[in-house]
Amino acid sequence: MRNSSLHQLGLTKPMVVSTGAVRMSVPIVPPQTMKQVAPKPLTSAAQVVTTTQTQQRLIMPATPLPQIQPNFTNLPPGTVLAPAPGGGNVGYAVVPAQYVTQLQQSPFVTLASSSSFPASAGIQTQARLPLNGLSAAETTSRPRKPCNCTKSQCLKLYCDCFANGEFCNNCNCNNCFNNLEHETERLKAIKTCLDRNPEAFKPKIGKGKEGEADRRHSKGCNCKRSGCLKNYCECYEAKIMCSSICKCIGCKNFEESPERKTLMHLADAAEVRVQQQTAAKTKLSSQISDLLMRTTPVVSSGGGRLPYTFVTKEVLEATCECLLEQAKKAEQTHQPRAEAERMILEEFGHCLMRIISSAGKAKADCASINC
DNA sequence: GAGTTTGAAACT
DNA sequence: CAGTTTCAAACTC
Repeated sequence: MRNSSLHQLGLTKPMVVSTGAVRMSVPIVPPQTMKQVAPKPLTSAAQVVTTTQTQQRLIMPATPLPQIQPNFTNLPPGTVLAPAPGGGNVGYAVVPAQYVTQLQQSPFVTLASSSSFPASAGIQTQARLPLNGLSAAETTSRPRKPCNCTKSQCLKLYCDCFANGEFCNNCNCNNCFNNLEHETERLKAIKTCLDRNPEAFKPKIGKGKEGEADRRHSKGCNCKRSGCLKNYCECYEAKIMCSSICKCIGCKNFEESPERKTLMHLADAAEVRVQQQTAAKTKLSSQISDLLMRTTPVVSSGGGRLPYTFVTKEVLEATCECLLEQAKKAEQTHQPRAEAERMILEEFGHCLMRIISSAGKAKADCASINC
């Protein structure tokens, strides 16, 4: 649609930063956040390689390092030494591979032009923005539930984040030390755990040699009261059956268990219901989109309904841009999410009113000249 | 949402 | 290494 037509509808295309099909804004990271999510990059000789598992791992340069490196053994696979926060060549942070990936997938970035981090370092230089309220990490890899630790400072294996070799991020924990700001304490805690159990950070569920059938808990469970049919049981939670190494009492989590089969059937039925609901929503959404995208007039004359010709692709685009502009405004003024949603919905209402009003006028004009 | 149950982790 | 305590998640009401 021409701009004049847009003005006729009262829809002025706002200025929206656009990069191809995806519009994005880039949050500026406050210094304290920067400190946590973006460690000083490795030297220029450092490389970032992408493995077949889509995980990026940092490979330290082969050149001699100026510092004495800590000598920890039995660190999780893929552990690397990254420069410690605080600047300068003062030490290293031991970063299991999972932490490295998490650092790289942080939803916040700094603009390369304003950052002291060279883009070649491969860390925190790509814009990763929240999608539908989820961070990039949450949308591109397995979602992890936020922890709620209150007493462990997230530095014991009670904390799922720590146990999984991840920093706490968007968690509900109190007095959390599982971040780069408390690198010293975290390092000490990792060492303590590894002293106690050298395999503390290795996955508990071993990958079987011949597919899922051989997956089993590395230590086995010790359940006594749950029958191994509740999520208290680590085997059941991992959707695997208990094995001979388990020390559970009254186990019902085995192949032929009728209780287990009943639970499986119930779970399957629930899953089917969810899928059906999702399909119904998708279908409805598709029908709405189809309706809005129709370009042929429904009524040519005399009808009571408004012509769909006003809801053209261009009008839709302009409407979307108005909504995006409102979202941007809300973000820039640091509005809470609820207020942002209200602003966007209000703008949507205004857009609809303008479209309806213009369509009504056009219809009246059309009738007056018998078109 | 508060209280209870559970079993892994931590401690003795 | 066994028994006890602590802890956070799962679960129930």
